[in-house]
Amino acid sequence: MSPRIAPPAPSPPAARSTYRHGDLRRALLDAGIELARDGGPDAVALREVTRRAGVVPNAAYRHFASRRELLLAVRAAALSAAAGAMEKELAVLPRDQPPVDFARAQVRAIGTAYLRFAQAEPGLFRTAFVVSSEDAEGEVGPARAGASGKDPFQLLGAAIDRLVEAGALAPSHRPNAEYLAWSAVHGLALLIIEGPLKGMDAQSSHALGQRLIDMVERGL
Amino acid sequence: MSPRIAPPAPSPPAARSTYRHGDLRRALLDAGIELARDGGPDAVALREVTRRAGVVPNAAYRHFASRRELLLAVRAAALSAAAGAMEKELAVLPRDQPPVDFARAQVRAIGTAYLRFAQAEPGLFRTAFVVSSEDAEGEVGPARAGASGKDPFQLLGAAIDRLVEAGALAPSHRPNAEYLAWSAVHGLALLIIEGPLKGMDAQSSHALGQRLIDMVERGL
DNA sequence: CTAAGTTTGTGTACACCGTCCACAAAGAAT
DNA sequence: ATTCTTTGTGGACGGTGTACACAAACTTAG
Repeated sequence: MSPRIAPPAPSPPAARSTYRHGDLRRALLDAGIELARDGGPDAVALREVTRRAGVVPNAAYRHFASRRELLLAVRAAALSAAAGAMEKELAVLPRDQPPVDFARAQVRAIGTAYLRFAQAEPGLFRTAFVVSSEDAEGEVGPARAGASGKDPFQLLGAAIDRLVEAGALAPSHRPNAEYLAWSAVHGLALLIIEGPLKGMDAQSSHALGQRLIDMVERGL
Repeated sequence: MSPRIAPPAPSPPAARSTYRHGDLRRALLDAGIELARDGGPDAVALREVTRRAGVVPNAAYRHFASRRELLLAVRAAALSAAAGAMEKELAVLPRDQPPVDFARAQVRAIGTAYLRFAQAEPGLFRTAFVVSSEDAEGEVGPARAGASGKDPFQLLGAAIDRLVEAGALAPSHRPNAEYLAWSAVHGLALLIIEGPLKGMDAQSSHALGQRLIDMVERGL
């Protein structure tokens, strides 16, 4: 198998003195997040995370039933990071504006944060949102949420709800609207981080992103 | 490694009598396409295709420099299949309508075909369009095109050009418009085949697809 | 405070994968 | 008929995930 990214991790993790590790699950998870950060989901190798934690491969099975479960945990962390980025972008929005404008600005902020996150952390982004294969899903717990307790998709849903409340979107158009919005923004994110738009500079991609969000706003 | 899909291929491929195979490259490619069809890009394993061709693993290296090259060839075939599906959908369009309507119908047909192809052949779809990792690209030759000589992305671009010619899209909105349209349709395709909309029945997903295309048409 | 029990890390082993190397069989060219 | 080139074979190496038996350390009962 050709190694995806990770060079063999030249840092011997300071062989621990105790037989027990202390918090191995956390250490494995952190290593997994690190691998996902620069290499995406495929780079999260069970053996590599144990190596980085200074432990024998099978030790991982005391904390994760399989590689898949480890990956789901890493994914939850990545989702949480994405949710945090969105919440941060929402928090800086000026609140002294008409409700319609405010609601629209919130939706825009979420889309913008999504695209920014994809570019700033492509590995985590892909881990969070490119479910890729198998059903994934897994636990719906708060592990994948941000400070508000909502995961990225719920944040988008709530923002679109506010769009309806503010009168900026007809209630008849509400059902499944979040899927339409998500489709557009997610597709562009992929185009930019691993598609034909890969090399695009941040400024152009931001402009294109705003155009895309315009399209969604007009067309929803 | 947990096998992705393929059970060990219970068909011994009728051990050939001749030392030479005849057309091994074709046989490997066909096996690769088959694997991609039910299992996506990750299921295209070099050893498995050689097994199916009744040949030793290393034989593949006489025809493909690496697994990656084999996968790119499979991908080209998948792109070609997608292009064919689009051309087929374009061919049945009624031509006795105003140019504006006709141009719009062409864009809609391409989007619809894209979504249909994703649902009908999710494995090939993912192989063709989920570049996933590494730069891919590879050769731009006619291997990935349909009968018209255009690959899926070129078909979309041409359709949007006709939109401008017919006056249905302001020339100032033309640049990069295909990326916006592609983003939306591609995002929805992913949502349907491997995202939260996975179980959705064909009727609902078609309706949602048409709504998405409405959105693009209005918002472009 | 010792003895039993449970948790957690270790060692060994297997099947899969991609890829490199040396070699042999068959066809093509001289 | 001899040489050259193409194409398939055999064996090996390092990578992966994972199953099983075992040992070390912490936890709890008596």
